[in-house]
Amino acid sequence: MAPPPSAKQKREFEPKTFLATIGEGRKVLAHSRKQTIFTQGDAADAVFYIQEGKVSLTVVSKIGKEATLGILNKGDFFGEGALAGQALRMGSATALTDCELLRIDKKAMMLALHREHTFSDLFVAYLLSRNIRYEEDLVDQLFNSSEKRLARLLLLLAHFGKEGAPEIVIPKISQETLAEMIGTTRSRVSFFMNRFRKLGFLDYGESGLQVHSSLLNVVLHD
Amino acid sequence: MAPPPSAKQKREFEPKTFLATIGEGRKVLAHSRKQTIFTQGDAADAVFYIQEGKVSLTVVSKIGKEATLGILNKGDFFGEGALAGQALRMGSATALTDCELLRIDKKAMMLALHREHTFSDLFVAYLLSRNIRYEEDLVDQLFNSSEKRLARLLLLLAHFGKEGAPEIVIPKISQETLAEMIGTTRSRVSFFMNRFRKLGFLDYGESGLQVHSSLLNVVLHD
DNA sequence: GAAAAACTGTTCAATATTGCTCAATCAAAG
DNA sequence: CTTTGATTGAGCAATATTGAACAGTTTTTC
Repeated sequence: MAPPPSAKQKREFEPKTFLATIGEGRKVLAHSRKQTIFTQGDAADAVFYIQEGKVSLTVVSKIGKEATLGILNKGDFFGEGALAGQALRMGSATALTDCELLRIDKKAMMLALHREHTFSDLFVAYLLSRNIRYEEDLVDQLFNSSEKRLARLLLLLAHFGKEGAPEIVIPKISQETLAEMIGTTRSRVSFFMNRFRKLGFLDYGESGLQVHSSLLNVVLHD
Repeated sequence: MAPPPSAKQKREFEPKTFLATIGEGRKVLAHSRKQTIFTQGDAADAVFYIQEGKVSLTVVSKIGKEATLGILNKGDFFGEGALAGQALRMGSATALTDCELLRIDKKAMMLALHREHTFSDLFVAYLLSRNIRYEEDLVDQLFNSSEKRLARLLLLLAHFGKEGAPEIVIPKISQETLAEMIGTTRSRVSFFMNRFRKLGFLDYGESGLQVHSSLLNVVLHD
């Protein structure tokens, strides 16, 4: 699932500052919806930064099952495995919307991290928030039933907590993808979604999925 | 589950170098087995570094279920959430063996990270490896059945891949804990363990659990 | 070394989940 | 506007998992 860095951290990731920080070795890329950025197994020699748009990270297992690890937004990095010495991409990255990415060569990134304090601080903050997010996801998996996981995911996708009013969930997201993100089957997702709908936690408005705050009860209860 | 940084990274985390890097604000602590280092809900104002011993990180859910997020070893950090602005501990840390920890005040850590290149590089490397580990754990949860997750966990605990010969798994680890780490019930663990044993993937030697490389088949096979 | 506490192997019935299949919609592309 | 492919709601049988119990062991603790 996508780690949305806290509002505070996000504000500090000013693309301008960021761009200034990196010297050469960077390149701005435009990707259109559905385009693949890298594929599991590719050589990993760069890190990416999302200036605009959404990107999804997926992995496919030996038996062909697919899992979605997260949906990343503006201000997120991805592909950092490369920095840790992973020679190959462990998953695939796909543009979920048209987007504008910054591609930073591994070498340039390492240099920048070593040289520029502020940039390094920024990156450490990002890694920490990412860590927290993964930890939460793991806890979610260890504790909760697939029904609760779905509820939590929907709330996260709806950027819950930002505004008071019910928000629109990402306009297009298939039940299949939702299932991949929480580690269950599509039929289960369909089943729960309808249950949520009948209970009034959810609406299938034409503009997309509307998540009501009452869905929180599913996550919080017990 | 515990992220064992790659051998390479671990070598670079020389406690000596490390200690020199941090100025004031650090303290060496001795904890004896079973002692609790911090508890879920405590104020989070420091980061810890394990100089010697093993530490387990756990979380308890609202309904009292317990999950074990990982078992950390010499050279690992924990409690880094504090650096990302978490005011409270999201989980508890307990000494699994007698251990020697370094407690670093949040402020001192931030300063050191900002000032000392090499230390910052080290920490970034650590965070990256930790990230990779969490990602793998998440993938494991999303893809695999509890049986495979158990097999993987046992192999990880046995430090598989380091030596050729079958290794001894951590001498004392209860099925209860194993269950908490993979998100299933103790009876399930007991059931699988015996199955593994009958199939010859495992031995209950007196010195502890012996994991055979053949256990890999469980993880790898389809 | 006795008593208490923790751990294990096994049950078993009640649920939950998977893996299909099929028909009905919906959406995009000609 | 019609065809094609993707998506969804349902249902169902085969498994898998939970949760709780119990007796037998081992380990701690005093």
